Amino acid sequence: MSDGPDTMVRRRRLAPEARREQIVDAAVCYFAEVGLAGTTRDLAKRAGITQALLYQYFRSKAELLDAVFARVYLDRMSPHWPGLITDRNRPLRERMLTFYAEYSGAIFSYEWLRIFMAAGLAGEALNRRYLDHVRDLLLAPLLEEIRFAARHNAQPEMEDLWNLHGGIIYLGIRRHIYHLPTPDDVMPVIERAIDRFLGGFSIDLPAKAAPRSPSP
Amino acid sequence: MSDGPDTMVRRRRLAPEARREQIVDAAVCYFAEVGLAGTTRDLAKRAGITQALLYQYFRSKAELLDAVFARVYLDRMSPHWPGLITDRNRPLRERMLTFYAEYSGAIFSYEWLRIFMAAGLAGEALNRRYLDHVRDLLLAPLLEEIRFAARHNAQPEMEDLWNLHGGIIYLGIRRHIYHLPTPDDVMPVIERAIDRFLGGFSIDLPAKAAPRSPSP
DNA sequence: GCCCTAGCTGATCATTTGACCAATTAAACA
DNA sequence: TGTTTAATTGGTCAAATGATCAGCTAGGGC
Repeated sequence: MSDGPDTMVRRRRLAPEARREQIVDAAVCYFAEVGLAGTTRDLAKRAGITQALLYQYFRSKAELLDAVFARVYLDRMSPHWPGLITDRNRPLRERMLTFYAEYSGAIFSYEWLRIFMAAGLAGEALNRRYLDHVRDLLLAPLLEEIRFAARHNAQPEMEDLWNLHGGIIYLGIRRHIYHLPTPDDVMPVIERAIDRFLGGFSIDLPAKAAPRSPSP
Repeated sequence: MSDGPDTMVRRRRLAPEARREQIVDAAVCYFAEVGLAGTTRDLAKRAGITQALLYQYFRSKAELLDAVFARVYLDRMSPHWPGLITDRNRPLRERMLTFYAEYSGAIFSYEWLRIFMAAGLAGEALNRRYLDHVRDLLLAPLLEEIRFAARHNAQPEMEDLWNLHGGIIYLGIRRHIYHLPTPDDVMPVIERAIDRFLGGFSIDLPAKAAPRSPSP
């Protein structure tokens, strides 16, 4: 910031921190596109540096990939989601809509979904840890909230919530893994899915979403 | 048939057809496990043959992978599904349950899901073609059926059906890609998902689908 | 303007990997 | 049983790839 922008562009030598950041940025983009089997040479070429320089900052390709995973997952899990989900001052439906709007906004990115899927195929432990977090910190509390709202009716199970979750995630998979056309705005689809879900457990919806038969 | 089983095991030289089959079988298993970047040498070792022999049957690794794709996709798409889906002599719910029981039974396999996902990440054209078939031959007719059944109520869109489909597929993804625990029998989960879906469009369900009583 | 630290590069090594071929040998056939 | 055919193999090549290191040089400090 103190340097002029041209200075930033022209200088070939960067401070270690900045260079490392730049490498990880390029690596995230590169490995998301070509897969985790991409080569260090191609990555270096794309980053505009020599392949040898990568090994100045990372001891091995595996360590570089660890940095990529960390970067991709970092800050994708907002710490305020658990609080949002359990805030009974707001209607449950509104909480779920807000949560999935933010959640899909956070992870429906080309880089995140592709690297996450590639890591899953590669058997990376990070995947399971991440999904354990999703289950324990997000879906489990959400299940409690839904059960409370439906306390006089049928009770959902965790598998039902995974089903809702998966249907939403599949939108991102279709878009970024399979490269299929998807709606620009995913929220209407998500909103209808949430309404069907809540309706399935006889949880009252706002007047606008009432194509269902009136219940006594 | 005419040869005893021990003869089959002992003989080192196989007829080209049998050898080719055996190679493709081993390749499906191998690439599903280690990813499409697996090496021909490791594959040969696992198949109990020399690496050179692979090139007697396939001109290149890419051609071998094509055979793997063909094998994996072959006969996974039952030709009777479109007829099943549009058979209005049977209740819609029953058709959907039957279809998804057979469909999940066909594709919820370690090999199929992992190779399909790896092919998607690799940008293989086969993926999009397969999913185009799913959309055109299965989901589009199914959408018509649901719209007909809900003709006096709110009408689903194709995206809603993709949502249902994705929620179901996600079960297989959790199991085989992420290696997370999932129910042994997926049908109860699928059945509830279908019931929520149909209920969301005010399509009558059988009496048995009445809400269960709260925690027994 | 000069120095000297350290960010960076070119060259190189050891393996790995896809692909090929001449030589070998199992097995069908007479 | 002997002959023939082709399925199979060991050996090898060229290119690709992860990793290393001595040396060059940009650029901040004096």
